[in-house]
Amino acid sequence: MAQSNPPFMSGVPELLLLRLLDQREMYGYELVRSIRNVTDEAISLGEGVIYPALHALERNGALKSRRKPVGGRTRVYYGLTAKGRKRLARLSEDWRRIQSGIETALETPVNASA
Amino acid sequence: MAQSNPPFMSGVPELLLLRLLDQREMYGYELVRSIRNVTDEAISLGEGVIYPALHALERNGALKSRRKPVGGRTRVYYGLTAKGRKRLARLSEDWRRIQSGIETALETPVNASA
DNA sequence: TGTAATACCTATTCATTCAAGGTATTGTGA
DNA sequence: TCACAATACCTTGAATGAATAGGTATTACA
Repeated sequence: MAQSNPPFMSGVPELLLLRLLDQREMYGYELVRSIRNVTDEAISLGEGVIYPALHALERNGALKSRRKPVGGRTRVYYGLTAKGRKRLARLSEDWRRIQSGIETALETPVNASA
Repeated sequence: MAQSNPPFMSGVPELLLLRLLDQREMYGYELVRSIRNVTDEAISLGEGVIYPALHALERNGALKSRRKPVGGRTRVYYGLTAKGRKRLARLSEDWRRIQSGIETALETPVNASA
């Protein structure tokens, strides 16, 4: 069963990819492992999520890729474009808005009457 | 255009509804306004999101409803069931996990080398 | 020699958010 | 009293995009 639209995950792969690639060039397989690390194991995204996401981001101009042979194997490295940086800024802002909205809601005192 | 899967919104309507209804019974139209308030205007959900979400939650046993005539008009009030409370606990936990994962990722120092 | 790890990829599923509509009643103010 | 806003419920249709489950090929290693 393809558990789609899993709670709270929409937009997350894109945000994390852009964020990581804003720091340095990386390749897909590396990003998969990296996401587990930088989120302290809280978020784990499979290759079936990462590769399509990378392709979509490149297609719409947020990323540029270059193939780089490393030890007989070929890696595809991705880096941010100016558009990608803008997109990252926008997404970060969106995230913070939602995040603080939910935090406010969850922190509302539970029934002072009880 | 049905701007679907907007960044970071998956699961959010469900979480907010359960959270609000955990405090007191409310009806749909009231919840729409309430969500804007408790999220400090950060999140606004239309009736086209709220009503289907309420129906789905009731269908799967997280909510129970009762019709209550108020001034000639009929309101449908919703309240949490035990299952709904369990669901809320689970969703809150999920949220906190994702939230802290992303926070960790976003806070990672930007390229100490630069 | 065979299995794990690396490294890339695609097809399909499907849940759900959203915009845009619709109905009917009550309140209001001109 | 006429019209319009607000209240209160609802459904349809479209689009998205994350996840699962596959697949290929190479290198490392035991």
